Amino acid sequence: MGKLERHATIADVAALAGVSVGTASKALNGRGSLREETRKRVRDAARQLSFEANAGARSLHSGRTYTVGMITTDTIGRFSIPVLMGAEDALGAGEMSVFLCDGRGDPIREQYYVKTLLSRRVDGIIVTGRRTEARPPIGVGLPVPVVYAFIASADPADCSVVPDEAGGARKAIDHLLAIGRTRIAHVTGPEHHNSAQVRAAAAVERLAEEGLSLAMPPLFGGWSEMWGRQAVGLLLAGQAEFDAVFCGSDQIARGVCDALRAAGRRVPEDVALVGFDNWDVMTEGAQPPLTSIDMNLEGLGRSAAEKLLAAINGAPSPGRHAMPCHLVVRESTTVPFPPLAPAG
Amino acid sequence: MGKLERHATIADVAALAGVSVGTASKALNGRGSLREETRKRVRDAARQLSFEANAGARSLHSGRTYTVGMITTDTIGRFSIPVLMGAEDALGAGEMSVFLCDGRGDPIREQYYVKTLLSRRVDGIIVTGRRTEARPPIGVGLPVPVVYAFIASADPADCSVVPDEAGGARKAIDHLLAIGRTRIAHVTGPEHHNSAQVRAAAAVERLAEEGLSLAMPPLFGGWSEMWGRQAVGLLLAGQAEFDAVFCGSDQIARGVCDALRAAGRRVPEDVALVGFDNWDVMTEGAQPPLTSIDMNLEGLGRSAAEKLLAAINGAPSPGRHAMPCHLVVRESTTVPFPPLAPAG
DNA sequence: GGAAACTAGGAAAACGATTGCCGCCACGCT
DNA sequence: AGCGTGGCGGCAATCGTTTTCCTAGTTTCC
Repeated sequence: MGKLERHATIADVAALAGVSVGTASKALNGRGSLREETRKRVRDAARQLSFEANAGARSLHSGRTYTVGMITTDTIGRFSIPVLMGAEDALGAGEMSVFLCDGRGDPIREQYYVKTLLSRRVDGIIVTGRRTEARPPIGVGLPVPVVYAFIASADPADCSVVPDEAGGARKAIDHLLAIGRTRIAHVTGPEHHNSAQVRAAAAVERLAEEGLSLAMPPLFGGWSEMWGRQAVGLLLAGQAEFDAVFCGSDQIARGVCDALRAAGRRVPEDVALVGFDNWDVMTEGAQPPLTSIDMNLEGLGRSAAEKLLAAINGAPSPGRHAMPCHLVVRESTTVPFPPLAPAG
Repeated sequence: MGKLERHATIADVAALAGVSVGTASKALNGRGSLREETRKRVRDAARQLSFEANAGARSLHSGRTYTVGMITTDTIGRFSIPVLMGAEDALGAGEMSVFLCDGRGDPIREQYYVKTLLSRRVDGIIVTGRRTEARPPIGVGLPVPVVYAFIASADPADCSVVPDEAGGARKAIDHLLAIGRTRIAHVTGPEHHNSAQVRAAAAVERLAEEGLSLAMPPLFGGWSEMWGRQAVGLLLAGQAEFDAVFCGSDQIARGVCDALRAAGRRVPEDVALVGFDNWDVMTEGAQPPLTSIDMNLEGLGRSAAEKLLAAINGAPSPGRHAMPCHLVVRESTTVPFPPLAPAG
């Protein structure tokens, strides 16, 4: 086993075992009728040569490559990673390998990658990435199934797996109501961003169901800590009282948290705080740690991969599939020593 | 171009163009001697059928797959991503596709992936990921070149591309010295982590060159903000004065920053702060924004990919290659309105 | 006008693996 | 002794492309 040996072919194995290539193939794949002794001889030869069947040659027959492509539309980021990992996980279990393509939001690059993937005869394609809204389909009439994960395709007939952001926002409000907060403010990302819109609308709607409304209109800005800090200035300058802030992201929440503390408001005693994304770096780094909404991106990636596998096997699931988000409670909404309930 | 068409083969193209497959191949690849009119006819037929040559079949011939495998040893994380992107970038330019494999630090999974990649006849393999120290080689006598990126192989003969962390630490100290700080503390990650060791040792060494030493022995802990905050408690409790803290990571630096401010020390006036990693989320989120050491991971990934391409083309670069880090200056080491130098 | 020199394109052999079909051999049965 | 049968394995086609070799037809030049 020296350095840089040539790959052994099945012909080498057959020769070493003293059989024909056909027989060698059958022996290794458990096909045909062969004596156990023959099979063993072939297997030993294969091991001795560290033979690994050439997947390309094999797929020439089967028509399957056991390979899928994954295209990230924007640059690989904090949101794509978990999706990507979940998908890689689910596909790996199905013995499939993943081609990674970084589209960088450039349609030219993207089309180039689609071509490349098709020429490599991938069995399917997963498209992921973050965008302000649904994206145009990556192609029409493609010869392989496509699943959009995290980001949705603009064509409602395409299979898209997305988080139920509205549901997540409702859970955030539910939680704040459950701990007795009713004067809730909302600080979130840019107004033109679909996520900001959807989450804000869902929060307003959920409050309306209880006959309530936001303490003041939603504050749209950026997704950053900086904006969270600035927003606190606006909140405090306004005349409205508030006992909770629901934030569109954990970064915003952390900014809000820091600024509130700097302004002498205690979290969560005076103001409870809920973020969005459940990004550990932010939720754990904040003081106190932040309650947040988790979109379960890894599960989403896994689910997208499973749908893709199903589609490859002839059972597509067209349409948009919303996956539930869930609430993760931390100290930003739980008073350290809650007052005891009055004895019944 | 209906939904889910079959892939066209070169035989289809040849038939449509009224030539033999051999001729079609030549026409599409610019080989042989053909009339321009014939080439055009074939190209048109190919376009009409959206023909893309089957890469698997093609590589059967050429022996090359124009594909490389990328294995992350630990889970895909904040450090692997930029490396991965840089590599993907450099390889994409060379028309190569990337197989992504998430090893999760599990040697079994890793070996499984190596086998899979070899059976797919990748032209080379890049190994990346974070570890506390150098990792055992992924295999010996593999039939394809391997390059280790960010993490080094324990075998010094293997090609490893790593950041020059010691150099980075020296630059951090240089900078602090340049702004006149001499009583420097060092807060960093776990003592058993190679990066923590190397950076601390380099800092000590650089100070020694100026006849100085750390204000107190390095404080080893975790890589988290929490540890940064705790460490400030230790720093303040100690009897030693300090006017700067060099931190082993940006997260630690941020924790230190927050705790110092809470304790009434001004950054950078009373204490200057330098982090490590130049992770925008931390450096920009902190108040004030943090000066930090950038390991240029994307460049590192790119460089690793280039070395791999060279190795594939028969020009390997064995050994360990250290890539320079650089300093990024922000407000945590620059007084907003620096005193004017006395007029010459 | 005939041979040499091109030119354009076809036929077929690879590449590596799988698989259906077929042949050969050793039995067993009549 | 002859035939049928079943167990083992070999042969060859096949997948899609590339590439080498070769042939038929057209020039060119003497």
